Amino acid sequence: MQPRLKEIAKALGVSTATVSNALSGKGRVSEETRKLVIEKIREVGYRPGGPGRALRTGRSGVLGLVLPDISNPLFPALAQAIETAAERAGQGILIADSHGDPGAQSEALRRMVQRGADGIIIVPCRGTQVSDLSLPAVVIDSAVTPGNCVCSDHRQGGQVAVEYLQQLGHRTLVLLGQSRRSLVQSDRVAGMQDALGPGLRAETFWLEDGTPDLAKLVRRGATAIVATSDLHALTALTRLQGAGFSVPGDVSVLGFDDLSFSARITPGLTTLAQNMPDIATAAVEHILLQLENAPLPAARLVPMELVVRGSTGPAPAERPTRETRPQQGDVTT
Amino acid sequence: MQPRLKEIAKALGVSTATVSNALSGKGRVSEETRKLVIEKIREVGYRPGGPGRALRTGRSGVLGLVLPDISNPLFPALAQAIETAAERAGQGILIADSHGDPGAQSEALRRMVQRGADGIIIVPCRGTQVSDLSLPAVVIDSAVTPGNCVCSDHRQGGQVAVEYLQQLGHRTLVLLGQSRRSLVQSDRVAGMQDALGPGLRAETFWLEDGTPDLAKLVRRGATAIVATSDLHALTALTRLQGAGFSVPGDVSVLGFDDLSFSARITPGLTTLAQNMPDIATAAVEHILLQLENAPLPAARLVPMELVVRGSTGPAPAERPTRETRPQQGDVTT
DNA sequence: CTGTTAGCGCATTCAC
DNA sequence: GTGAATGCGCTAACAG
Repeated sequence: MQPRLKEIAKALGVSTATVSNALSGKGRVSEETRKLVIEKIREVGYRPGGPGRALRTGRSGVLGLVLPDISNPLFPALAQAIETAAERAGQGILIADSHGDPGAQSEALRRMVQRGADGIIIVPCRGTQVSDLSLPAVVIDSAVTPGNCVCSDHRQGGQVAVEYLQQLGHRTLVLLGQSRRSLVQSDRVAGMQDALGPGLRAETFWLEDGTPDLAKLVRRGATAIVATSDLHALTALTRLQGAGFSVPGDVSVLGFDDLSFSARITPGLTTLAQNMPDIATAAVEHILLQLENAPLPAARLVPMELVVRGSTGPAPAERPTRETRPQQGDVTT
Repeated sequence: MQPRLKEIAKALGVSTATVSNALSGKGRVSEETRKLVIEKIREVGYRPGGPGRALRTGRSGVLGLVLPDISNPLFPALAQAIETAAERAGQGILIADSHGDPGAQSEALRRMVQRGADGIIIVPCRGTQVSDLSLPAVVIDSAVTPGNCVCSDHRQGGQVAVEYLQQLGHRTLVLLGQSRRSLVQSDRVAGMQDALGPGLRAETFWLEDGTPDLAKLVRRGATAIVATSDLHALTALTRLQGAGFSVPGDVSVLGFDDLSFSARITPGLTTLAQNMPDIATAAVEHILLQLENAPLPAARLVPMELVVRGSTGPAPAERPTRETRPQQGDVTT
């Protein structure tokens, strides 16, 4: 059995209130008794119990983290960063998975409230509007989400990606997204398109429509593939390598999010990484400020960072793209 | 403000206990008042609050999940499975990251206790013995861990891997591990070595000692690489492909854990997958049984499952391995 | 059979 | 400077 406040008090012949005061430093306690209390606390290894404190103060010291899909490979970095930031602030993290389902998401939010979470960090399902819940909340998503929001500047990330490729001399790009409905992905693609200067052409494909024949696109003159996720960049890279292309000799490949494997493949995947520690810190801080009714900073946009590895290089010297262009028709593999 | 029992009771002119009884069905309540209560509950959307209940019953409905490294790519599948299993049992999940540090791990465990977790699921740091804490616990690790343990049968997984390659006609294997100190990895390697029959040779490398020159090993006659993690298998695969080898034409590659990317590369990575749903279900069930003081099942070993994809195939027809063997000495890259 | 009182552990009044 | 009383929300044990 864990020692409780009452035991400490009895052992010292004082009241529970005195012990509580000695620990919190709120009520006035003589230096002498305080020392006695501190020592006893250490001796028996007392730690104030959560439920009692939560009931009394209305704060549980726990934050809810609601995600659309824990198994998403981007999650580990985010969860770790948030756990670390929360821990630093003395808060625990209660996780829930909405499985991409808006109904499950609402239910998860309700459970968080019920469990006594002090606030909620939510990465919403696609197309979901987080309606006002009765708790401080912060959304990690795309900047177009209204309200309290902390997120990467996906658009700027897209711009940086394209500018970088342009500097390397690339003139014909292939942009690869998964789903138009993903705010994050469409932001990234929009950023890329923003950065298309004169002389820079890009063709955009959404994998939800079907898989483009990358080998053919490269043969026709594309010299770089930009995918909105390292996962798709990896698929592209291994497929192109398997088809006999050299990366980055024949074609450069660039991804997003710096997933766990991106540094470990050959060649390493150049990518735009999210600054998870910054995002997590901002998100946690945002919740804590709300709890204190402090003035809130505006929605925060965290810049993405280019991580250059081996999968990108200078555009290949002018190759004979003209003569190979009028080849056979589309054969989607 | 969330409605509390007191409000319901006052609105109905009964005591809070009656409302509680009506909801739990424990104490006997007249059918009539029960109906009234149920209706009111629905009307105001009441849900019993966690902290109060936790204080009274001593159960918080929350399980702690302590991991050595959340950013490990194996984590998403495990966390998702555990969250799902816990949710099904009406339990929430509080996560903590020990960052591979035994001290941080003990601290994380203490915090879980303090926060009122009902039990703890722990994936321990390497070389850590989980000393008796004051809570029901279950360890997910290697089978050699004494005490309450649920885990994959890593040894059997290793055996299956090698047997499968043997059936494909492979005779010379390269076994790739990261660290000898990892119980999981050494179990897997041990299983592989168990399965080495006559006529089957295998050389084992630990990456902590340095990176072997896989290309050279293949040139000398190895026809299959087995890595104890898909992450290393991926590294091997892309490196070999980059060096001009065909996978699986020249060399087969096999990994463990079926990580997120394994199905998405070309060729798909053949792997031994952990049955996360089974592990998670068993772990959660194990904790709940402990809470009810029910008889505990013995430590449970969950079989691993071979997932065949494109990275493995029949051993190449006899190639001239002899003449290349007496080459220059080992040059570890 | 029904409904009420008591108290879980803690922090906070307010007397002393 | 210290301690007894109070109540946070809930339910197990008890009285009606």
